[in-house]
Amino acid sequence: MKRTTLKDIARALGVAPSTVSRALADHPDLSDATKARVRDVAQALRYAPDIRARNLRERHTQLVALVLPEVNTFFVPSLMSGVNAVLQPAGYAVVVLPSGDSMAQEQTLLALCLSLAFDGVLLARSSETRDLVHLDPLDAAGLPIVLLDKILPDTRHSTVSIDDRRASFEATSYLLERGHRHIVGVFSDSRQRIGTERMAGFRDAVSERGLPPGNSPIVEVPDLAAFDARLGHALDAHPDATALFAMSDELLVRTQRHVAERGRRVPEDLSLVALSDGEAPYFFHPPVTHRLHSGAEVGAEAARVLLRAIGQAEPPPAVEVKLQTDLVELGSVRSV
Amino acid sequence: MKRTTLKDIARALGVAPSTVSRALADHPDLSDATKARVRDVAQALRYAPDIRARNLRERHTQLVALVLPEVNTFFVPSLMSGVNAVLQPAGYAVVVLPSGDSMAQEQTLLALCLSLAFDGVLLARSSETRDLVHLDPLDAAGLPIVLLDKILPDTRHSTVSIDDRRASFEATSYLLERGHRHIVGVFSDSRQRIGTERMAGFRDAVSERGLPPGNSPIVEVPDLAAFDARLGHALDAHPDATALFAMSDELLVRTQRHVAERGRRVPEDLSLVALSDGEAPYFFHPPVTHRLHSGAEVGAEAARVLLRAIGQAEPPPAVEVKLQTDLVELGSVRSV
DNA sequence: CGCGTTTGCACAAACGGTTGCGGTGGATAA
DNA sequence: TTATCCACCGCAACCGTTTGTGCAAACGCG
Repeated sequence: MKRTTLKDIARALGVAPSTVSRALADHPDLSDATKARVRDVAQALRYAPDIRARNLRERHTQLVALVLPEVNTFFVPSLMSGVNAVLQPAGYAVVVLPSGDSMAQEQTLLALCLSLAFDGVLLARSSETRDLVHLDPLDAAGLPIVLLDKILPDTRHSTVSIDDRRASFEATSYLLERGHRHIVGVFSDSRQRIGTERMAGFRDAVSERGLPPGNSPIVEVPDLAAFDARLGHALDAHPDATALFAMSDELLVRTQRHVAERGRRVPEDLSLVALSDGEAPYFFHPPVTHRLHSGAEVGAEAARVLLRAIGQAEPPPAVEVKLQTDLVELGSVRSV
Repeated sequence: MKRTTLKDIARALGVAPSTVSRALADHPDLSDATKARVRDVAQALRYAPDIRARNLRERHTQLVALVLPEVNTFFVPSLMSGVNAVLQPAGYAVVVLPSGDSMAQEQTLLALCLSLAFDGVLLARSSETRDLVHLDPLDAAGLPIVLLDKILPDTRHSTVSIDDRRASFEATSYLLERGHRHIVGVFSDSRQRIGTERMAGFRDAVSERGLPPGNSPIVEVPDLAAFDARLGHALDAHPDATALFAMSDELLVRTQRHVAERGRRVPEDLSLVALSDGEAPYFFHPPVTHRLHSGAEVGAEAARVLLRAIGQAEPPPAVEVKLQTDLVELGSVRSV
């Protein structure tokens, strides 16, 4: 079963393939009669153009790659929605390439992006990725790249991310302003930039008020498997903590159970604040006060930056977008 | 900034493009000396083959489309992981095409799949899709399609889905066996097959025991916006219900808050059972007893079925895979 | 030393489109 | 009647690969 091509139509009508091509493109050189005949046959033969062949000639693919560590539950769907919302109307399809959070795999995928001649690349680097030298071949080929979410500071590529440090600082300050002096901070791996940044914001807020860091212990969760043990231990070790800050939705949703297990009520016994995409806080009662960072907005903005770079002969100057977060006050915090 | 091609290498070395091609492919016809020279120059010029051009000749793309209504939080990431886990090692990349749950958009995307000459299509239909006539052009072109998750009964295409009715039946029976006689069932839209099937399983279980259907009210949630009002009303209207069944993770996570808001404790006042992908039940205390249906397994199995169909001259006979669910007993149910 | 075989490479066609250019035929104008 | 022009369409090249075939030089052999 072969697909029908221009030549099939041409043969059926006894005309040249170029005529069929022009007829379908509504070229002014052709008579309306011929156009109509071609269209009829194309319809009858269920002709669908092979866009790849066209693209080969026109040197573009209308395909953009989204390379990311993993397709997780909370952030990625939102991110993808944002990316698609911008790229789909612009005529681009998005190819999602998960790297398994492995540097080697990421490198392979990036090489694939080049070979498949994608028009642009959106990259959320793996946590193993320490530098950006594997982007050199893509740069040399003039393939636009935008780093998003999990970025590395870089002057050569545009980046779009959340102002992690600030967001974390604000969330922590919110608790401090309400009198909390003993806050448990729950963070992911400090080897990841996102973890260190958010930790830094947390520490900034605490030290800005001259409070002893020891009163605000940091729970570091290198991977989700270690979560239960780490958090349980921290909760038991700090019975006098009056508040808890979770740096992400992933952490927030897993935190709730441990709090409830220990009979700590929210917000009477423990106030809760999180950095969130805005969905998970409503899973709980009371709903969780959070600083809202929209993954969709990150994706959309990155897509817009990429779109501006695509099709430019010279790569436009790298921009650095830092998205701010908004406070959403719900019922999980009380003043002490 | 142009990418380097075979011809660039050929010109640099003063040989024919075909020689370069064969050298890179380690063809036996060439001398080792030539191969080495070609490889050196290719390296120096950072040559990356244009796979599209190769594919154009070899009539495949190593690209598979995943067309689905939306990239939601709970099911799709899991599904994608499963699909990728099977397809990536087999040398295929996955293009995710969200249809916005619109039939028209789905049709457009399917046409795009044909035009981009994807090697296969994984389709979770939109809820507007009532028949499969828009698959005809793809069938005619011999493009393999597998329907997954949100399927339509069809003898011409392979389908992979969860045995929704059975899963729902078993979950409900689990509650009934433990003495619950007044169960609130929370379901999504009954216009969707997934909703009707799961509803049917729920009703089967209730009527199998000769219980009056009125004691086990069904809350139907056409869209998430209507959720709060619908569920709140149902909870208030049935204060004597001793159990609640949520047909999906999406519904489960939104249910919890309403239960807690009304001061109903789990499982003392209300037992909870859900159909789940296995992540959300652990967000809560106590963790929620559920029947486990793995989205990853659905994706992986569909990918396997598709893989078998790709590259066959004749389409293999359509298979219908119905995945079963496993019971995971946690702490959210008590016997009455 | 002349023959046939092997070695090592170039040529050209093909994949399925697009497009510049050239050519034919009829109508129009001089 | 003939030169001119335009409407309409075909030829062929091109995008970057792969691959069947052809051909020259080098080689082996008697």
